[in-house]
Amino acid sequence: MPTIKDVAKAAGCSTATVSRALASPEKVTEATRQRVARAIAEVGYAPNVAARNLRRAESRTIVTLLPDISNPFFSEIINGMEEVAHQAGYQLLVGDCERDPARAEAYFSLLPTNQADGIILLTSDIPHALVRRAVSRANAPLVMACEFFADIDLPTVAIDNYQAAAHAIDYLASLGHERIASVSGPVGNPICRERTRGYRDTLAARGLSGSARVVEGDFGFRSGYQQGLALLEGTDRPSAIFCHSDEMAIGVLKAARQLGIGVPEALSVVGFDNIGFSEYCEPELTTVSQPRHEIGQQAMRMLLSLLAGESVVRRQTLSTQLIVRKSTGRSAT
Amino acid sequence: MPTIKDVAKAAGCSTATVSRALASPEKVTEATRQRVARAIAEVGYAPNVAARNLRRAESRTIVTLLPDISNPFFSEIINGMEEVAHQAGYQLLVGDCERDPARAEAYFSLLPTNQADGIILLTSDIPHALVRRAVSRANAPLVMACEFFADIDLPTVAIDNYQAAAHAIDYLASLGHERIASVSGPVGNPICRERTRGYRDTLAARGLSGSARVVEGDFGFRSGYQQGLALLEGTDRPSAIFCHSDEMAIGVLKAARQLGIGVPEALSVVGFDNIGFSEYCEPELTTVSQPRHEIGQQAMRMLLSLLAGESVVRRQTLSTQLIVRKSTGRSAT
DNA sequence: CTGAAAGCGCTTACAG
DNA sequence: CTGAAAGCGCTTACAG
Repeated sequence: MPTIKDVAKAAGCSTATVSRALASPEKVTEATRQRVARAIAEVGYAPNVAARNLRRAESRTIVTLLPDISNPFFSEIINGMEEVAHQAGYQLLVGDCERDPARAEAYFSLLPTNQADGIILLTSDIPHALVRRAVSRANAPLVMACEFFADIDLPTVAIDNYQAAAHAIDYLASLGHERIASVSGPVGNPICRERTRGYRDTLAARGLSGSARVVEGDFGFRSGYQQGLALLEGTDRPSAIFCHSDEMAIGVLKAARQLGIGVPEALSVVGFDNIGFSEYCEPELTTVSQPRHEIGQQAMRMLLSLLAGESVVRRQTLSTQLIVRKSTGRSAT
Repeated sequence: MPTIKDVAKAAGCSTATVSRALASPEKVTEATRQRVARAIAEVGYAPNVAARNLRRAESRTIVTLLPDISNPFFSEIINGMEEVAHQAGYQLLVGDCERDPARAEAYFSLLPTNQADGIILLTSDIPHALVRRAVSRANAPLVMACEFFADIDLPTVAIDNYQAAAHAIDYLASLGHERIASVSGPVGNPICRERTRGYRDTLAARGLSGSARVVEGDFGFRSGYQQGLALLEGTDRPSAIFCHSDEMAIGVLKAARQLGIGVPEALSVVGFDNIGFSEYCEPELTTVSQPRHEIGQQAMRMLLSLLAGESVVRRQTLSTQLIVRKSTGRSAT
């Protein structure tokens, strides 16, 4: 590959001038700029990024950490991040943590070695010590999206999980449901706690506290299916189930089908996330939709601002939408 | 961050020795190795990767290009790649091309600038010129997984698409089906052509050529749904439909449901890929399963061998499995 | 086995 | 506005 020297020779100037023509064209005369441009085309020059990064002590790479890449919930968020990152000349490295602390640690270690300029966390399920260490320097290039830590204050882009859950439960109650159960994500997860708070408070406001019932899943199909079976086979069967993910809701749908319980006639089910699949399951799923693309975009913008030393709104709350489809209906009782 | 100089000072040796203790410990005495190790721990040293990359003219980064990150089919493949890559000290950069030639070009340009050491293609839907240019040097660090080009010979890890389709059609025919339609992926796609060949040849072998019917989808839910409607509303309705993806099969399921056509009583449906969802749709989907994790692993191993200058088996064919679930049954006619 | 030294390809403070 | 020169943090051929 030709280097900046070759360009300088072809343009009849110094390497410093070539570098400037590239990095800060305004510091160079129009004529020079053009000669350099022609020389670059002539020799087929492309800058060596490793050299540039070494010199500038940056990597132009952003890492995003997520708990499970196979969850389609994340893909649209990643697309949003990528869009903004590429526009700004950054690359996105997608890191799948898979609940493995070692993996998370490996990705965090990219920060001090200048292999990554910043991290966007899409999971709170990583060692807090890791985050604390990274956060200790002021203006640490860390942003949280969708999730948050109960005990570490990070710039965050998310929805109002409390409100979103409250809204879903209100809707179910307005349909006449009085026994509304919930399949939560991991109960240690702060956003699940928020949703469960919204769930409980809304039931209480409706005088339905007595029937509150929360079981724990892991966001995946299987856990929804299993908890759905447990809930529906037991005595005092709920007439509606609010799930913290679409996958779990679809698992519940399968459980109901297997038990011969009609949805929505005998059971209403609400999911969370509005993944593509939710329109194609049977029946089509009523669900809480988050603006995933926008969350990704905003999180990346926030991180880029941090990197630029700009001050940022530390908490951005985007709005959700309850999408009513076919899995919910009036209570039969 | 401390540099190699700080370590050298702390260990009482030269930077060259520190470097060697790290890169080729066998070139250094045991005592030196230990002093260096202690010094590294003492000063908290971590190598600057940009500097190392610049010096070594490599990036230790592999790019994988895929057509659509939101397709869950790819996640398990990516996991397989990541696993092998990390073990070998490489990073995986996941590039979503979204049918945009400019994106593909941007990722390919990482190669000559040493920002990436190799590329694994999970899509054939990119400008061939790009691939040709990259392939022109001998032992180009390019590997194809799942897909292939009709006109460019690249080291490949894939299944036998012809056989897999033939197997599925054989199974359907053995169930008594005589009108078997197919919802193909993009017809320009070589793997779809292979599957369609397998489909046609098998029908012919059974004397069923007359009823062959192939419509085109794009692998997504919606196209399966639309083509399903078209196929099922028309005259001479098929009694079985073979789809080139699970998402399309699930779309067909929805179309059948909407038209009141029972599956599998009145219609059998076979998908392709065995995505997680295929177990949770109604009815559970019979599908062709590919060893996705293994495909990812093998593709990465192949690329790493190429990078090491080793010779590789240029065509690795992994086996598929027909997973029979509830969406297929004996023909009613 | 070890060290001095050159050099990977850039960028930038300094001088003019 | 432009150039000479130093230096980012490593690695490695060369000598000893």
